[in-house]
Formats: sequence, structure tokens, C-alpha cells
Amino acid sequence: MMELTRKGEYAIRGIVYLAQQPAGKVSLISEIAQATEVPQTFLAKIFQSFAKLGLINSSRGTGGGFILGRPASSITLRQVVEAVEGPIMPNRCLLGTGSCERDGHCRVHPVWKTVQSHVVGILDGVTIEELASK
Amino acid sequence: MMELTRKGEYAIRGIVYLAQQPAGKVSLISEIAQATEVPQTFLAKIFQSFAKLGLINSSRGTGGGFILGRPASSITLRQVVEAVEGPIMPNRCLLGTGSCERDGHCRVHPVWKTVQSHVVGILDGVTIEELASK
DNA sequence: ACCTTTAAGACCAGTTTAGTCTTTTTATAA
DNA sequence: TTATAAAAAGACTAAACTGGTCTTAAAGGT
Repeated sequence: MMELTRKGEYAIRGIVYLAQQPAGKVSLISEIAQATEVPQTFLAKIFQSFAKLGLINSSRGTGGGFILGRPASSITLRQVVEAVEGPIMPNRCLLGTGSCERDGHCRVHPVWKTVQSHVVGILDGVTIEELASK
Repeated sequence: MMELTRKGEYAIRGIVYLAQQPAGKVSLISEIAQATEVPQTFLAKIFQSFAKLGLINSSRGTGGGFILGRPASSITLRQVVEAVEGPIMPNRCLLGTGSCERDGHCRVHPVWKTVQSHVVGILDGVTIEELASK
């Protein structure tokens, strides 16, 4: 239960690699893929998601590539994970006859709410800068 | 990310239903399935998992059916969820070149460890008795 | 014997995962 | 202005997982 997929793993590896590069350095997807041992085309898709969210900036053509869009200290592990895996949401509704919203007496719902807020809190407390530091 | 599957939802519904029955009452799978609105054959499989772990006792033939194998107060939500979904394990290894075990400098690993222990702790703190109470 | 009930296992359609491949767009350089 | 370099976009795919169904077997009761 609750496993991060490879996409999530690759996403973290990729952005941490970027954070470890010298300031201002632009990295090619081929370079990042090789260094992180991630299939290049798959990583490219992941980085497109990042770019759309502004976590990284991309540029095309000669001299193009990827670079962090914000300081690594302002990017949290949660943002990275949610960028590719979607929101952290352990709770769909349980118990009783209908959906949780319909009949409000669901006893399990608050438990999943608690789980969610703990996980979110932990992942929000970790920055890419921390992960990138030697 | 981190979603409970239907199997997990159904598992909780089913065992909570059992916990809500009068002490000593044996319930048929057909009855439980109808009451919880879960497909009967699917629920039967889930209950087989429970039976193997001793969470419930089953008996065949006329007058047979299912009954809790232990007091509801001694069955935790974690046990129920893990019985059908497997262990709560958010961490496969990330970062670096090899697996987390090989090169021990993985920075993300301890984060997932923390997540895991929090989630386990929360689910261990909730009993089926609590969930079954009106 | 016959009926009732769970157990076990084969089977299956649909979705998700983990990618690949091709084409297009954008930017630079000769 | 043409060639080249790079990311963007989208179609495609094999394998695994989800969410079941169906059939047969086993065990217990009458």
C-alpha cells in the first residue's frame, strides 16, 4: 500500500540532479537521464510536467536544456511528488451505504484525513535543497 | 498518490459490519455483502484473507458463516488494511546510481521511513471496535 | 444422500504503469 | 536560409494490477 511509483522516484532523482548543478548551468535531458539512470524519453515527460508548473525552466535549440525555475530551497518534496503523481489523497469513502459525502456518519474518513495531513506535512517539510546537499 | 483500493474499502466495511453484530452471531457472506453493498464473490475472497490471519473465524455448511476471531477492540485498522493490501511501504529506493541498500547515501529514504512510521502509527491507533460504534 | 455454506483457483475486461517512437516546434549557428 | 540542436507533443505498446466473475471442490448439517 501507498507506494511511490517509478515516475515519482525518477522525478525526485531528476530534480535533485538539477539542484546539484552549479548555479546557472543548463543541463540536457540526455545528460540528466544518463546521470540518474532513468530512461530518457520517460524523464523528458516528467520534466515537461515540472516545466508547466514552473518548477523548472526549459529552453530549446542549441544551448537549450533545463534549469531550476526557483531556488531549490523553495521547492518541497511534496510539490515534486504531487507534480507527477497527483495529490496525496488516501481517502476515498468507506463504510455505510452511500458515499461519504451523502451520509455523513463515516467513521473511517477522519482517520484518512489525519493520515493525509501527516504525510503532506512531512513532505512539505523537506526541500530539494536538503535532498541535494552532500 | 497513496490511495486505498476498493479491496481495502470493502475489507473495512465487511469487518466493521461483523463487529456490529450481536456477540456470538454468525453472519452469512451473502448477508454481509448485501448489507455493505460489496460484490459477494469479491467479499468472499477478502474474508478468506481475514480467516487465514485469524481476524475472523469461518465455518461451512448449514449454520455456517463468519464471526470475528478476536474482540473488535484488539483488531486495528492497520491489521485489516495490511491483510488485503500488503504492508504499508511508501519507500522503494530513490536517488543515486544503485539501490538504496547498495550506496548508503540516499537522502530520500529517511523521509519515506518517517512517512511510513507515522501512517502505521495512526492506523495502529484505530480499532475496529471504535469504527463499529454508533 | 442431499443440502448448505465457505475455499480454492481459473479466468477475464478494463485501467494503470512504464515506457517507446515519431513528428512538431523553437532556437541557434553557419 | 538552411542546417542543426534541443525540447514538446502525442500516438502507441507490453506488462502488471484492479476489480471483479465463474466453476469446482471441500466440509459440515439434516
